[in-house]
Amino acid sequence: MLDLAIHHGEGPVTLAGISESQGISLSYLEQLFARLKRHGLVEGLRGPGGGYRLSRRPDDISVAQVITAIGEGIDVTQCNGNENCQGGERCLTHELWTKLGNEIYSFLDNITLQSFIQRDDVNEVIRRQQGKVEVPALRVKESMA
Amino acid sequence: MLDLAIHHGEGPVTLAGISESQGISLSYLEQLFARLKRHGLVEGLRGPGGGYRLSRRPDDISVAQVITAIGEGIDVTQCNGNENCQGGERCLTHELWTKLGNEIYSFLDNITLQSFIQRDDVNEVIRRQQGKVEVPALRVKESMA
DNA sequence: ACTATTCCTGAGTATTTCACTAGGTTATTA
DNA sequence: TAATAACCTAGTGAAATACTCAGGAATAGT
Repeated sequence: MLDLAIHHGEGPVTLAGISESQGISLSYLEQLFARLKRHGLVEGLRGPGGGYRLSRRPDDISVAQVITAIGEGIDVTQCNGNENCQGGERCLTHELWTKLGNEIYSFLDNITLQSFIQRDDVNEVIRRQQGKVEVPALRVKESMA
Repeated sequence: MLDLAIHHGEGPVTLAGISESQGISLSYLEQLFARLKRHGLVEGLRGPGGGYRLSRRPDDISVAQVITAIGEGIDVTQCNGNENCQGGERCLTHELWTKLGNEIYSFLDNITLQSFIQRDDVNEVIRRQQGKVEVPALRVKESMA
């Protein structure tokens, strides 16, 4: 997603390119981007010259939204929020985990792709790797693709 | 741990009792409490009338400490904080996950067992459980029955 | 001393999730 | 038509989680 954010406005980015530069298998990328597309974060363009691009501007997509799309939701509770943790009823700590989940979401929701690639430590790596490789090789945690 | 906090100052609580009231298997509880003991959060008393009790006061034990003891540390990074996430170097998102981990710890560290059992929603569940399950405060001996 | 209770320990198991592989099909462009 | 690239479905290996099982060791009451 950071890769797409960097090339935002320059035309679609192919999964094959991301796969090669980042060492993530094409098939796995396809599965991840299928979820991202399902959640409306990216759109795919088929055929030669195609690829993926962000559906919205990089400053309108938060890390929380990416995580949510890929993980199909952030949930810290055992019962997936169904409150049937303990014999059909709420367990003692249900409210705690729910609040923690909200805290985590708020934290990650305040970080957009745009703000992320503008961070000093991130930008430094991007520039360094653009100097080495023709197609910028971003090395990102897989789940953030 | 909440069970122990509730009965703090009333003598040790048996794992068998917790097992029954919380629906957690005895063997599993024994493993969990072994870790809690290893981290100095509880102490065990063997023999009849024994059980576990908190090593410190309930307002001096945070949820973060319990989680840390049981999970052997909170870590959100792939590399367990070793910064070798990607080919021996820190991955781009390393700092993000580290900060998130700190956020989570801070949140959970501000909740003590004492403050937890005083919450309204928790108290409600406690009362409901005590209504359902008989709490073996003092068991009638067979010779007296 | 005997016995019931309770903690303590190690080894094994079932289930789930994660990251990934394999092998296709469909749409678009040159 | 042929190449390209998204799209789709199923399966796999490793690892973590949440247990079970089978004992052993300390302690209190009889």
